[in-house]
Amino acid sequence: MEVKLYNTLSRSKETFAPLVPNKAGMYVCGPTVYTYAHIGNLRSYIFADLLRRMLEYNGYEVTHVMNITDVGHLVSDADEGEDKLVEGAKREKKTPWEIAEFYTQDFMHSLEELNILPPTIVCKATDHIQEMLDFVKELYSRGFAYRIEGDGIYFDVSKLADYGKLSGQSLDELQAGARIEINEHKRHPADFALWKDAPPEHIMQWPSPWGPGYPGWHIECSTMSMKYLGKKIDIHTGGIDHVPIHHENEIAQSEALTGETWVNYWLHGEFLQVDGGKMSKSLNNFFTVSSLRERHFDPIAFRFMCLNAHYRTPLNFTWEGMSAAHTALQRLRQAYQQLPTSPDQPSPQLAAKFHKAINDDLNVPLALSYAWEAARSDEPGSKALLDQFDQVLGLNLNAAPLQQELPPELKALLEERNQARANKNWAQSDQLRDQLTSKGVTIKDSKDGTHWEYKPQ
RNA sequence: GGCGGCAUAGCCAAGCGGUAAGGCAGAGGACUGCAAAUCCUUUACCCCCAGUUCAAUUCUGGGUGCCGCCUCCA
Repeated sequence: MEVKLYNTLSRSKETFAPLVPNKAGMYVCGPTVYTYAHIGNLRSYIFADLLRRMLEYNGYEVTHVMNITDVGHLVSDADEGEDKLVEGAKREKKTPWEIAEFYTQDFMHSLEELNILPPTIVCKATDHIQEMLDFVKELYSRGFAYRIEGDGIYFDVSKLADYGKLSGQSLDELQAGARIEINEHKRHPADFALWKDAPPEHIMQWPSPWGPGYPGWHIECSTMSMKYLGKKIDIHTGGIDHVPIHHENEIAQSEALTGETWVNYWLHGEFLQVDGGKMSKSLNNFFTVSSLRERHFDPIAFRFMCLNAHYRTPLNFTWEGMSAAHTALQRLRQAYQQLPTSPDQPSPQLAAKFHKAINDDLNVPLALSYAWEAARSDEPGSKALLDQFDQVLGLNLNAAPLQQELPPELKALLEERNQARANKNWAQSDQLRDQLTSKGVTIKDSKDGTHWEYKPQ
């Protein structure tokens, strides 16, 4: 079945045609590891994970490459200012290397908690300095870049006729809309740094033909993508915010180097909003996987929430919505787990609908509705069908529900209530149940005894 | 100022020319000592105005509102 993907480059859905039959290479723009990854960042990686799983569901052998940016992100505009890693290091009184390592681990752990499959290759910018330098030297020697003394090597965007093709902005428009010029030495405001000179006190620096320095932000993606996936790649993903600057610049330098189209399909995920606006530390709405855990949510419930919306529409995060997702996930899992295991073949009709939905530019919300249909179906092969669906959804449908220990005092209350019930003292038993409910314990009496669910407030 | 996105039931959200998937919440019923859980049933004329069409939530034009990017950001 054909796979359709919305390509930012053409602003339309296109049928996916891989460079090599049955194989797909995808490069996922990874995080800059100077602070904790928040759930907005994570939405993007859930999207990339769904893409990868969908391709594998279609039988493609996927090479999934993700970078870790552990150097080179600059703080202020015009490629001036301090490296974010350096800034983080100063803040926490650690070396940039320690900062990067710490947050990389945290990030990888978050991916795991969200059931995001580990990329085939995870590559760090600092491990590819030589390759980046080679890349820059090549562009420089061929006249696509120029040096600003005492500053660095800049890419000359005017050397490319189609700069701006991804975001739909021409150089003229960029020029017209440019804010006050900071760096007067640049030939065009859109010119960007490939390599920066490092002042002596700069901790992360490497020798280069132009003296000690460090790489610009965009160069790592082009370099590592070409190293691991070749000069042309199938798919490149990232957040919608990367379209205008980062990806535009990646295209510029890459296509300048190879002289041909670099990426066939550009896919971008929309933002996660919080209470209708942007997530930021100052608004105190900066949430991480740990924040979810603190509120006793299964991180997969956040994944569920993301699956419920298409990756190209903004999704509004609220705790109310999180709660709804949590409830829905528990119910779906329970329904799945209560289905009988059967040797029968799954319903081909439903399987086909599901397949069609995910292949249609990842219409996962629709696919999810078919999962509900299967979960509530009497068809004999429904459980097997859901197993199949879960390869893409990644909701761990067979996960055991979180059984938490009941604190001793609540356990005692529960015992007391069971006594009261045995004595048919309904008034007392109901009163005890109210107490337990108010403490977050949900009581379920059944023929084979009393069950409970505990969710601390 | 430039570029882009979004507007569908109380909430989240698919669909995108032929009269609206799914989830959460709510209502009714079954079950229960009563509940909870579960199961069944049930809840929308799709921001406004104009146009195209036999037919528009779905296309075109114009509004209004919200969000994002143009400085690092998923």
